[in-house]
Amino acid sequence: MNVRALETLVHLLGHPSFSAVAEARNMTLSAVSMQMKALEKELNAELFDRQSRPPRLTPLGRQVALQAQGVLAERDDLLSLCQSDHGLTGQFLIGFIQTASVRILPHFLANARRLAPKATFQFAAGLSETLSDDVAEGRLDAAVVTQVDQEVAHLKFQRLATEEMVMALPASHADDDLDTLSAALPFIRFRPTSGIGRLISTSIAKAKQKPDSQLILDSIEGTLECVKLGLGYTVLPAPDVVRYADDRLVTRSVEGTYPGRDLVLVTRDDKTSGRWRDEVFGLMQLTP
Amino acid sequence: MNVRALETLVHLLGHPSFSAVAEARNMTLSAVSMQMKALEKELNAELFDRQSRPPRLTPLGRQVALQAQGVLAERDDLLSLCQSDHGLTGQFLIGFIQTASVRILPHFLANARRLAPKATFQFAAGLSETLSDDVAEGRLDAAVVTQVDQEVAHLKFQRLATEEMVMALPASHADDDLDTLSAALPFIRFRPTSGIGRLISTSIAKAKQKPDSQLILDSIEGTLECVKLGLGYTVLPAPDVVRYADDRLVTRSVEGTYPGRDLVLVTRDDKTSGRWRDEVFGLMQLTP
DNA sequence: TAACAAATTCAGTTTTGGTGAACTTGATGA
DNA sequence: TCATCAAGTTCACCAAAACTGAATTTGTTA
Repeated sequence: MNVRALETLVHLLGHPSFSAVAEARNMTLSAVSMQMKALEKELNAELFDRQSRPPRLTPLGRQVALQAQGVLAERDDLLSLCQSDHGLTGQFLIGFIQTASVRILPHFLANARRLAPKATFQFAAGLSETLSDDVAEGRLDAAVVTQVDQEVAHLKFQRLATEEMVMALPASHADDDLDTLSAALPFIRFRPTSGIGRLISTSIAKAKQKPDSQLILDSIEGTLECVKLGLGYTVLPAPDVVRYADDRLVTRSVEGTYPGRDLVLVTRDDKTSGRWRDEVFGLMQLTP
Repeated sequence: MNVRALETLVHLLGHPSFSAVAEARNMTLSAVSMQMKALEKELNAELFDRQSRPPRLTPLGRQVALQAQGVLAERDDLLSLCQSDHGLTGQFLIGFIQTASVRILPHFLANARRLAPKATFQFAAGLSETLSDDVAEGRLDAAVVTQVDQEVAHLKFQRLATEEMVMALPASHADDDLDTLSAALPFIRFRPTSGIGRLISTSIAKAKQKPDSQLILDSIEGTLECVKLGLGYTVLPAPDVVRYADDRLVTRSVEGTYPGRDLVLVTRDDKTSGRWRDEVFGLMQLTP
């Protein structure tokens, strides 16, 4: 299907004769005639009544011309996608870990609607490692994760926000010092296969604490529920603790002992990502 | 803009590599590569990240591919227009005289919706002569008019319906015979430039009546309003009289004196019209 | 019916799109 | 890190398509 022939056909809706269209389009009359003939043959349809001179569009030809306008309109939309005049353009596949999908995604959507109206987005949820892998292997363009390692080949990390870590313990043990607490209750660890879990376990190693007993759970809400029931204590990012907090639970600062948790934007470190990385990073800011 | 290149691009949304697409589309790998390269050049856009192997769609490339699907969908719609499987296809420009737009057009629309869903229509209103000219000169495909002349070059007439003519006179003159009536009141003629008007005037000539005085009006409703006010009497198609009748007006049969008025479908008498004429004629029937 | 304007046909030329071989380049694994 | 491999790119070349201009045909108009 030749788009130039469709353009010619559409012109015939507005011009009275093949020759008029030929002039308007800077072609010879014979080229117009041949284009239309080829189109009729390809479609196996009579688009013109050739018993009259100039040839007249048949009702079918008219409808085909109308539909051709639709094709050309879509084509023009396609072309205008590539006129990089209004900021970010493209379909971006972006992953968010749970926390980020609450803290960052809403802002991102609002910013994008305003500042990147021609871009579209598709979001994925997952754990930090999975999402980083997805970015590294091209299944995602970018992801917001917790810092995985200081350097990963061909990936670039940009810090978006830091979440303070905080200890959550049962209200009944609010006055215990750390030794008493760890003697009385097990430490509940968030599942170490996720980014946040691994961070905590290395921190504990650094602090040289050896809790006598440990529980390992794989959900933040579940972990805090155990704390509320007096089954143990834990350390989690402050926003997560606050979200699920009630009066059966108290918090205690662990500043100095535990580093904050960084939310970072991961992208591939290649030339093409460079074209949009900073713009996407900007849209992730709470106040861009 | 090459449609085949767009098809290739769309295939790349579902296949992992150029070579996979090449195989799926029965082309060589180098052809795929060159198509994509040409497309990037034409759009002046980076659709692929060529630093990775296989080349990966960029976010922009992905969006362009999505938009390309839109182009192809419109293209497919165009192709399907020409698969003449579901009856009448095309955009038809059809004229109706006033009476016909009331008596025939509603049925036509209902029939067309049911029997010719792929056809579209655009309607024009006018007088019989104008509409016939429009058909003859290709501005309309067909028209429903009153019989203009028995034969007009290159036009074909098909009778759709006959409207009986009837005399309308003021109720106050209900018992007058024709001589008394014509002595007492002027004959009111519908404007002779329209088909119906001319028909009446020739009939009068044939009947060798010479009304002493005449009024000439150009609207049916206006003509009947004058009759209702006792200003004269007239002869009009029965359906029109019935539509505007009230108790100030009585009717009298003129069968034998005036021939009925035929509503006919006018089309050009050429080969292409022949393809759809009978179908359109069928849709005009009250019970097709 | 002649004359004209416009569409079609046709031979020749340019442009485009494609192939296959040779070459280059990321990715993979020892 | 290096060798190997699979996959993409480039290039020379060929075939098909699209266009031009001249010759021809054909409705339309005077």
